[in-house]
Amino acid sequence: MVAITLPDGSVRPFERAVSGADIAAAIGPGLAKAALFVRVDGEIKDLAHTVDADAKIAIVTVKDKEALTLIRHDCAHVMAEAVKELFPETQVTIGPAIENGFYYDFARQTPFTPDDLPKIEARMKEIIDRDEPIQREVWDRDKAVQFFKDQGEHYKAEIIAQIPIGESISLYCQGKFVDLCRGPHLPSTGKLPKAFKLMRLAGAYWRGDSRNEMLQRIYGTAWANEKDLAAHLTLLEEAEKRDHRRLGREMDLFHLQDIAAGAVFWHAKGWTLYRTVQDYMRRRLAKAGYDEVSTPQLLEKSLWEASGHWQKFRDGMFTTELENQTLGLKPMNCPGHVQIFRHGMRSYRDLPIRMAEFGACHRNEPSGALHGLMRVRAFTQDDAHIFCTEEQIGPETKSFCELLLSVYKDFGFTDMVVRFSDRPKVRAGEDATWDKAEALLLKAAHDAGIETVPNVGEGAFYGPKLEFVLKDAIGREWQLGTLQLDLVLPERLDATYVAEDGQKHRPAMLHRAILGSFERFIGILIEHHAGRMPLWLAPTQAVVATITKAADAHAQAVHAALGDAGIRATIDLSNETINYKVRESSLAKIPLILVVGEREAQDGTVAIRRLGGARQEVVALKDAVAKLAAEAQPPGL
RNA sequence: GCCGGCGUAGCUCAAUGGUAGAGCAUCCGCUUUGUAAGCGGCAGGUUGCGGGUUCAAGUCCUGCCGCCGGCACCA
Repeated sequence: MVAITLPDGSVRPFERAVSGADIAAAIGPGLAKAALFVRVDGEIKDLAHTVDADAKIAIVTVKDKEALTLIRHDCAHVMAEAVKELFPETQVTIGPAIENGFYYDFARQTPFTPDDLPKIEARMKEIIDRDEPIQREVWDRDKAVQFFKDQGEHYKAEIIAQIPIGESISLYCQGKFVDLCRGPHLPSTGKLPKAFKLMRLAGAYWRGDSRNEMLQRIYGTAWANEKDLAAHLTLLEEAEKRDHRRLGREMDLFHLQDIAAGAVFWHAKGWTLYRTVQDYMRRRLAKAGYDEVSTPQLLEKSLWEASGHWQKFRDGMFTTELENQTLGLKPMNCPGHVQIFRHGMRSYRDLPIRMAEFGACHRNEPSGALHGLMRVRAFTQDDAHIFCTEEQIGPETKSFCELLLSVYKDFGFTDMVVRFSDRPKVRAGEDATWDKAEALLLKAAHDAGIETVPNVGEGAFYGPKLEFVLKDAIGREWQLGTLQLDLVLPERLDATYVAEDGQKHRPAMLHRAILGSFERFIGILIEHHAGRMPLWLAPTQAVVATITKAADAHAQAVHAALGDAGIRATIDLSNETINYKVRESSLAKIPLILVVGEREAQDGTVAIRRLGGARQEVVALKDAVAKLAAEAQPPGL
């Protein structure tokens, strides 16, 4: 006798042990058909799983959120089956569900080509139509290893060999395809929705290690139904339209060129945007008690050796030789800042010292890592280092967090996740120091009203980190700001201050950035706003467009008045229709179009048309300028 | 760096191994226009760079460079 408790609280008795499928069938034929998995006391199992004791049961259908991940996993298996049918010489390895879909890594001599994807997709649909039962079997370890070896599946055999002794080895069979897998899986391939699409091919290292051989990965996206799939594909198109590389070209902001891979050519408009962001940051930092400094680009190797960068990041540094010396182009600003701190005696009365620099740094990023503005070799950080006493770590962290939140808000970002990265395996410093540092940082973040998610073992070797991850308008995540507590570098570079006791002490150092790099931040800004910048950031804030030549003089007066009020405006007196001019400036994503025709010239007014809006507002020139100048003011001024 | 794909006019894209084209933009005319493309015309190219195969290479082979998608990396 087995008592099954259903989600509504009702209890159904069964004579003997039952499977999830039996339970679904007992409830009703509709559910029996829709059933994909069964949840037994919170744990999701195959529908065929036998329940032989009293339990809380829920039948999982495609409507359940958890089902989607499992469906994606099944989709990976069906893909693997299709690949094995089409290309029998291929070895299978692993194929998990991931965000929005799945992938499967294959090993084979000849790589797949993009033409293979539609073929594989078609075969997958055949496999679904065949409705092959998917059956779980538990095998003896040695038998399983031998089986996969006999099949020529050496990767699978290797995976089994590494499963801890005592854990059961489960295999899933569908058609002729047998795969090692923990499961759970659908009862049959026919249950898999056909709402999937194979997206791309990629290389991927076996076990994620670049010393290993490279496998062929196929990525796919999979959803509960066609509608969700279509929505996802639309979202991808949307993301493509927002791509900062595309918008950067269309809006004439910047370009990248072979002759300087990984470095940005900022055009006038892009540089205006850059300077607007930088000027804003400069004001915010000054207000928050930071002192701006500037340190050299090229510094002797001995400094990088002392700081530890030479040992750890030498490959990532650009160097040059000069009269028997090796100089390194700075990859970071901190060692330079410590030199300023060390220059002369520091008293505890001077602390905290908040030293800021818009430091231009160079890092020799691997060629494959470069990506538009997001990953470059030459960039400028909104970097600062706070030298302080241990007691000041808490308050300094708190005020930094507050500054950061306020800055993000001004740029239109409100959705944020903060990761707390604690001690890594390889680290410097005593455990007691780490205990203290981690506790201080965590408490200070919480005092600033910030919730953190743990990011275990991901801290810097010298101290724990807060990482600020923003979500943009279409839900993508970007890591921007960081705060790192460092008790190591002051030691290595011998920074000291004289404390109340007259003795020399080591300051603590907080490495911190809000935007990260200007290049990357501007890339994110462009994508977040889809190029339609808030008025204060728009490189060109307004265009004055005439309808006829008769309005030229008035248009020039309007343009001049806007310029005097500090508004970045251009004027379009060209021999084109107003339709054309509106279209052009709209495509250029200029926030304001001031239309001037004979009527406006006569009345001394302007017609204000906002980007994307259909309505216009006719206002006296003087009022328009005052109103727009106020609107265009950067925040916090 | 590794795997795969790609590189043709400013942009988007054509061109069986056989004379490199189109649309948009630029420029020049005409049109003087009322809220997302008025009309016409001129011009625009060492097909990323270097080798090779061939009577003939944008196309095939090869070496670089760069870009794209991943992987690895990201102080």
